[in-house]
Amino acid sequence: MIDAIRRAGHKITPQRLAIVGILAESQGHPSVEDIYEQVVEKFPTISLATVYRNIILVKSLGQVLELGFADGSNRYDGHKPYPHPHVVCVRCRKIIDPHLSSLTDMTREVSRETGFEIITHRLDFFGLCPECGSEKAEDLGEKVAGGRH
Amino acid sequence: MIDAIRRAGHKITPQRLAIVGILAESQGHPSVEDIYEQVVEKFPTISLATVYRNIILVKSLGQVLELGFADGSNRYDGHKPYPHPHVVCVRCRKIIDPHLSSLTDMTREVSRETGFEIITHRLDFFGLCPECGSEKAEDLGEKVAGGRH
DNA sequence: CTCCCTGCAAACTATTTGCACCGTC
DNA sequence: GACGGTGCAAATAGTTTGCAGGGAG
Repeated sequence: MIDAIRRAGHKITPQRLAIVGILAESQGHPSVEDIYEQVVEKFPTISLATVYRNIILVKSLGQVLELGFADGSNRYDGHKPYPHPHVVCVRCRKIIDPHLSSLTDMTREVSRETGFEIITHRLDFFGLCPECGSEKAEDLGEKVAGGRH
Repeated sequence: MIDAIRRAGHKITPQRLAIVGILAESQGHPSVEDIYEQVVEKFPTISLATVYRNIILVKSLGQVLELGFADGSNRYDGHKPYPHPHVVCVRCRKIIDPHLSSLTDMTREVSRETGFEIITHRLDFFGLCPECGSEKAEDLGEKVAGGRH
């Protein structure tokens, strides 16, 4: 990832290094805030703008997958920066990657039926993870799958 | 849809009637702006706030499906207000509903593997529709599948 | 030594909210 | 007539941008 940045002619600053490091290594699909909070530990004066700018950079290099959700929250995956399904806990916001077959078949089916040239896709499942599922549930329904902001 | 609103104890105003009418009848997955522009024709003094408030209302009654996208845009479907796949043209933003089987199988598979209790899902394909695909393509890649704003 | 990058603050955009008046029931 | 709904304007939240100084190459 660092190489990709260097190859694209961008400088390697300590802040940038820290930010892309978190993106590249984390398994947990961090949010902008998550990243910011971790980086502030090392660089107390860093600004959110710098985090945003660097995310935009690696995103433009195809080194990270951005997952925008209906409620406006964004999560990032630098570990598998290509489209793949996600399973999201609507209670604790945990995100994991399920192993799924038959998605390419589905893409072909869609392409045949609609005449679209499919470029990418997005598949998310929303529900309760085992930990949250055993607790009592209330405010779940609403803002789950759909409209951002 | 009007009945659902009345049953929930809300009044039927002319503005409300116009807004939900557009949501219920349109096949085209309109945006807030689309709805506003149509309603302004009849009610020149209507405000965006009223459109938002009424969308929130019908959404809370489960009468409309909200599709939030990575770039922050929202689209609404009052025709099929339950989760279903969409195919989105990244050029002209047209949205259509493909007919797809095997999604329920997939949900079961995810549930079994992850231990999640799946509540809902979201499946979108992004690409070029037949009309846009025949033109030349440039600024497509970036903000396609992912992070809303 | 030259730019790119950073930090700060202000700008932006989409949505939400407070408030006074209005219209449905 | 009461109370929910509307229109307006201001508030909000998340992200982006302009600018001046600082550091990587």
